[in-house]
Amino acid sequence: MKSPAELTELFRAQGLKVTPQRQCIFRTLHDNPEHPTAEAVYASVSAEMPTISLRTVYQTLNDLASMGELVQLELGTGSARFDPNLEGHHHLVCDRCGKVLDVDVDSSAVRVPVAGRRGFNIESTQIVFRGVCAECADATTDPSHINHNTNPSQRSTHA
Amino acid sequence: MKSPAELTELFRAQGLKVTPQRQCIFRTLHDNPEHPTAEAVYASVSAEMPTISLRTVYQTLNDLASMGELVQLELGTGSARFDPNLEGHHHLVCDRCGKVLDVDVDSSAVRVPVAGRRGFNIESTQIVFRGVCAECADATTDPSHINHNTNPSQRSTHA
DNA sequence: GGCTAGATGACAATCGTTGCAGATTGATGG
DNA sequence: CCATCAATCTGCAACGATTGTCATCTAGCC
Repeated sequence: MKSPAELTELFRAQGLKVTPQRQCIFRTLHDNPEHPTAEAVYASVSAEMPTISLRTVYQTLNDLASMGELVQLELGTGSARFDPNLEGHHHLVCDRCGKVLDVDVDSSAVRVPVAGRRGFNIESTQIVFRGVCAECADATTDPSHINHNTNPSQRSTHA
Repeated sequence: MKSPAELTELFRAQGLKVTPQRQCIFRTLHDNPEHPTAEAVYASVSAEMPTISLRTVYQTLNDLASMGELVQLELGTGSARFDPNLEGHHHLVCDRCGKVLDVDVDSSAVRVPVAGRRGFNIESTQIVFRGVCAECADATTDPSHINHNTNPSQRSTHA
């Protein structure tokens, strides 16, 4: 993801204003590029700006996403995650704790034969590997660490 | 997916009861194995059993999913979809109308090198191809058909 | 036919997210 | 530096999807 300074320029170039709230969000995303949820970003930013509203965080994240500076991921973990990593990559998702890790995989290996596309114009390919992360596997007998991770509320949904 | 008769046996074997409502849902799923949402199943079933509640549909779909007779998909299209197709396959998702199509792709081609797994135990691999379906592409100048498809409410989320 | 665990249906509640409205403020030109 | 105005902020209400609750009902078994 671009630096806070670059994002500032980009926003101005689009006629969008750069408020302290937004700068704080830019910095937060730049410092922990870990697939945060909107709620997680809100928590980080709140530490610095206690009066910021969750609404503003959503607004800014959506702005960034629609400018393509962020990718919104819906991984069936209950809430959307925002990925500042724009390089082609894919994800490992823990079905127990909801943790998401980036993984490099050559997705060019998967191709849909034209016959199978039925007119579809494919624009992107996303691969999700699901399973159990190391911590959750270790904790099979001691599940105390669960929910200390990135995402507590976890549906058993597969996306 | 298994036949209604087989599902009936399975449910009984698990100590679950087979009510007319459930049989109706079994039949519905068997007849239109098209990634329906819970709402869509509810609509179909309601035609035959006007008094059934949406709660019952969710309950039964969840039961089926946890028995592995159905796969719950979260594709960022607003609501969960239930896939009766248990064969290894992947999906094409239209970013405009939310339509979901099955596609055969050999996912064995994508492998995460052990070094990249960081202890993750990968249990399944899901590939989502996003783009624009034939109908939506045709309708670029005449978007009137949009929302006549499987999923009207569509977030621009990518999963 | 009667029993009982399990299911149903009506309704409220939850969660993540967005719409709204009025007060506030960044960016621009003087 | 100041005025102007559109864009933004916050707090709250509303929304859609899904699940909890609970009193009533019923499938499966004797």
